[in-house]
Order: sequence, then structure tokens, then C-alpha cells
Amino acid sequence: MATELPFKRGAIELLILKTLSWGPMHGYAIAKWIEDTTDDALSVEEGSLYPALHRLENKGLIEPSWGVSENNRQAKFYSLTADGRRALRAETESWALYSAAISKVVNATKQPA
Amino acid sequence: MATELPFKRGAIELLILKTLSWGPMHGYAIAKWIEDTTDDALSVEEGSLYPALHRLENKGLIEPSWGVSENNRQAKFYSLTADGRRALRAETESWALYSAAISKVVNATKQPA
DNA sequence: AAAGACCCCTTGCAAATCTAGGTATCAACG
DNA sequence: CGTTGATACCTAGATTTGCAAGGGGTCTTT
Repeated sequence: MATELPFKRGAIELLILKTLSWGPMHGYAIAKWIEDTTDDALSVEEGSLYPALHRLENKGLIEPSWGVSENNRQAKFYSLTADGRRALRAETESWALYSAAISKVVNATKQPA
Repeated sequence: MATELPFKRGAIELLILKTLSWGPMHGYAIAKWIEDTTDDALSVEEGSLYPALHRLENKGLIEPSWGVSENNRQAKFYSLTADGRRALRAETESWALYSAAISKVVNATKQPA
């Protein structure tokens, strides 16, 4: 009974890039891995997944190539491009700053000036 | 020169609720306080701020009343309602779960199964 | 033969942030 | 006294993006 946590802006793309940093993977497996890794706290809907993959491809951050999945089905394997690796670093850093900033407010204990 | 960190979905509302937990405050001051507290890592645009305030008001989470600001100007002071306090608790918890889940993926070091 | 998991996709809605404008008041400065 | 800058509020429109709800097809298991 996972608490359904809707994705915020841009989060899916970051997670996809991170997932692909392990090596080429197809969309369905990417979604599964994210769900597994977060103990189903986050669920990656296909209606969010595939558009996100296409956006990343259009931006030149990932590259597709057809292959055969571990279950013997046709599948599109995506791999990170050099730009994709750069974007992953940038967005990871950005996420760290962002979540730190939010936490700073949420955990504030002092009155405003 | 703060790194511009665009807000994700729903984040502004959480920060506004948190800010108002200190007591009634007007919109302009809320924005300033958030920017100060985060050392300008987050900047609260007025085009995001006021619609967010109106949304919160429509949901019954905050309540406005006109008064005079510390700079001797007419200002709309918002205060948390009981529902607003509940929402603050709920969204704080939700943010903690969400950011933990994202971090779990972003900081993962092991290969997927 | 049927069911269910696997794997891809698109359309269209809804929500929310930001850009770019606008109005008005007050204090301070030249 | 006129102008500038900070204060304080607002909205319209563009853009983005997550998601619900559909669709298609393949492979395995029962």
C-alpha cells in the first residue's frame, strides 16, 4: 500500500538519466527499476515515461537502439550520450541544492526577522 | 549570483504554509522571508506567489485580512486556518517521503538487479 | 484458448510556474 | 517638487509536464 507520491517537475527525467548511468536499458525496465529502488513509493506511469524518454531523446541526452529484451521481446534500449552524462551531473547537483533549500525552510525553527 | 532553481509542483504552497506557521504575514514579506531563509537559492516570483496565495485561500487553508505593513502600506495579511495547519503537517510529511525516494535513486550506487 | 505479463505508443486534460505586463502608495533624494 | 526606487498587489497568456485513458502487439503460462 504505497503512498502515491506524484512526480514534481523534471523529476522523471533526472531519474531516467540516473538509471541509464548503469548502462543501456529499455523503458519498461527503467520504470520497474525506479519503482523497485524506491520500494514503490514512486510509480512511473507509462503516460509519463514514454513522453519523457522522447523529450530526452530530442534533447540529445539519450540514444535509442532496438534490441531484444531479457524476456525475448523487441525493446528499445536507451543509452546516455555525452551530453546526457553532463546533464545528469548538472541535474543531480541542482536537485541537491533545491532539496537542501526546501528543507532549510521546512525545518526552520526560528521566527522571521 | 544565486543558481536559479525553478520551483517544482506544489513546493511554493508548502513553503507559504510553513512561513505562515510563524504568524500572519503579507505576501510580499512571505516571498522575502523564503528568499532570505534560502540565501536566495529560491526566488519567489510574484507571478507564482499571488496565484498560489489565491489557491490556498480558495482551499480554505489560509485567510486574508487587510492591514498596514511595517512600511506603512496597505497589505493583505494571511493567517493559517485549522485546515491549513493540517495541510502543513500532511505536506511536510509528504515532502519528506518524496525527497527521500528521489534521493534513494539519485544516490544509488548498486547496479539494478 | 485465455489470461496475464511484457513492451511500445499517443491524445488530451489539468495543474502550476513563470514572463511580462499593469496599478498604486510611500520615502528619499536632488 | 518631481522623480526614482522600494514596497505591495494583481492578471493574462505561454509553456511545461505529469497523468489518465485509451490503443497495439508479442510471448509465456495455464
